[in-house]
Amino acid sequence: MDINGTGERFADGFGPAAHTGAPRVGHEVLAVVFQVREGRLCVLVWRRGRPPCEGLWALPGGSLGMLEGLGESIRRQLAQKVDVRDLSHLEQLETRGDPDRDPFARTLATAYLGLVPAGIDPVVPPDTEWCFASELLPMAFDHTAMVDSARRRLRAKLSYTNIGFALAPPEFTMSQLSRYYRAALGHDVAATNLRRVLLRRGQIEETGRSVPSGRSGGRPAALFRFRARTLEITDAFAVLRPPAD
Amino acid sequence: MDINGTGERFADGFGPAAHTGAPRVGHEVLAVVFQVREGRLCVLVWRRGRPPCEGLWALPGGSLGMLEGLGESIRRQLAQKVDVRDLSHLEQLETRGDPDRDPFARTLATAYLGLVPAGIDPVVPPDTEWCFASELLPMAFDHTAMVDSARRRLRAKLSYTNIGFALAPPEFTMSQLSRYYRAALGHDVAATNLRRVLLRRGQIEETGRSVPSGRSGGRPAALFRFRARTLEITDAFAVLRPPAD
DNA sequence: TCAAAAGTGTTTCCTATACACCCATGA
DNA sequence: TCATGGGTGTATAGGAAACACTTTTGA
Repeated sequence: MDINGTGERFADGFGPAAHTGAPRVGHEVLAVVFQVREGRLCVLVWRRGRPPCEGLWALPGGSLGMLEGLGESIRRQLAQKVDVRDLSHLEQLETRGDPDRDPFARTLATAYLGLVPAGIDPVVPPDTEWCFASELLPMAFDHTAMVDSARRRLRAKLSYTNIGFALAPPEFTMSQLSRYYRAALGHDVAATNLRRVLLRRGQIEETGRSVPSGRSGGRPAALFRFRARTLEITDAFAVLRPPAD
Repeated sequence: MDINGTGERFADGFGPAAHTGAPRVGHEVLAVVFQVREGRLCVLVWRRGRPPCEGLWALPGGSLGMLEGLGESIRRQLAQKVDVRDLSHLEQLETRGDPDRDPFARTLATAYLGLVPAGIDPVVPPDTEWCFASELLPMAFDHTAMVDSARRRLRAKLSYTNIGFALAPPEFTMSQLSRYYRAALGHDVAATNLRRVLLRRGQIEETGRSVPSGRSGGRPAALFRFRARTLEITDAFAVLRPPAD
């Protein structure tokens, strides 16, 4: 049990590693940034210009600074490096630390899920692009796994939280909203049912205004907005919920 | 956008930090290990014997080794330090990296959720204890937040995965199982409905055997087992599910 | 024969989906 | 007035919770 023979079972880890001269590893923070563009879910990626993994797509991000927190770091790097400042949502996904995830050096990476609302168009650098999530080419390091995690997370949260607020612009019609949902979920979403589900759950409300119909006619569409623009769990317990009384 | 003036927007982070002399921080791996004991949800904690946070409870774990992965590391440390080798489930929870989470040095910590099935009793060291999760005293660093995350994660997954397999022994009666669920969820769970939900979802099956009734009589209880002992999502889409056809 | 514990049948409720139908508009 | 897209009404289905009732045992 005391394999170090120090007489102190926690000597190598408690408190912080620094107290005991434990090895230190590089730490980077990355983001899977999604936006619905042209009716499809897109990921923000950039093309690596140097080894390792030269020429492959990679997630934006970089080294954690000594004085910043993880979330703070990824916000800074997205703003500075790819000029993305309009994140409607940001949450931590996972940390990967396989010893050989980077062939050159031991590095840990914490991945975040970031969302940009539809309709805005951040000016990104020339080596950076919005890639259709469904047509993503092989990526550098373990970045493909991170994108997969992010897609699963987004998909799951669309069904039990109000996370749609982060995909949609401030105001939208139900048919627009259903297209954002379809892009993120990967299957058709009927606007008529989406409306009832989100209204029942109190996620959205009518603004009172409406959008004139286009040149092909049709009834004007009512404008809606999300009631909250921070993440809320709106459908907590599908099952095994606490007793009614 | 290029605040470093290097002409390379990703210079400080791509590839790994090591390439560019980026700062390195200590990294530790911790675990929130739950087990149902005496019908209540318990957390494995140890009492710190030295500063910082001397005398407070802390989560088991320690520094990440240079050659090991994160999950590998926490498994090793739980086995070596607190002699816990019978984890029925282990999953990553979150990574915390507030610059001042540890007053002595910059340290990141990745927390895991670990589960030990009811009925076994690992021999833990004298400074280590199973603490009722509902009566947890203030903990060192940000460990209280980690325990809270773990409880929320377990609670949520009980409702849409088969994670009960990790709380229960290999075979159990329905009333036993309902007690494990009650301990983890914090409210009553009727054995009769739990049975139907888990059978319908194909999570559990009858072994064919039963347990003789006690001295106070009663009908013998059938023994069940989980059909899988790895995590499966059994109730994916409560809503917005793909069209039927 | 009674108490205790397990298990079944049945009712009720809630929510989501599907789909037919009605409404408002432009050409 | 017709095509078009938005919105409502209604039927259906499924799952879960609640609870009364039945079964199987020990004393």
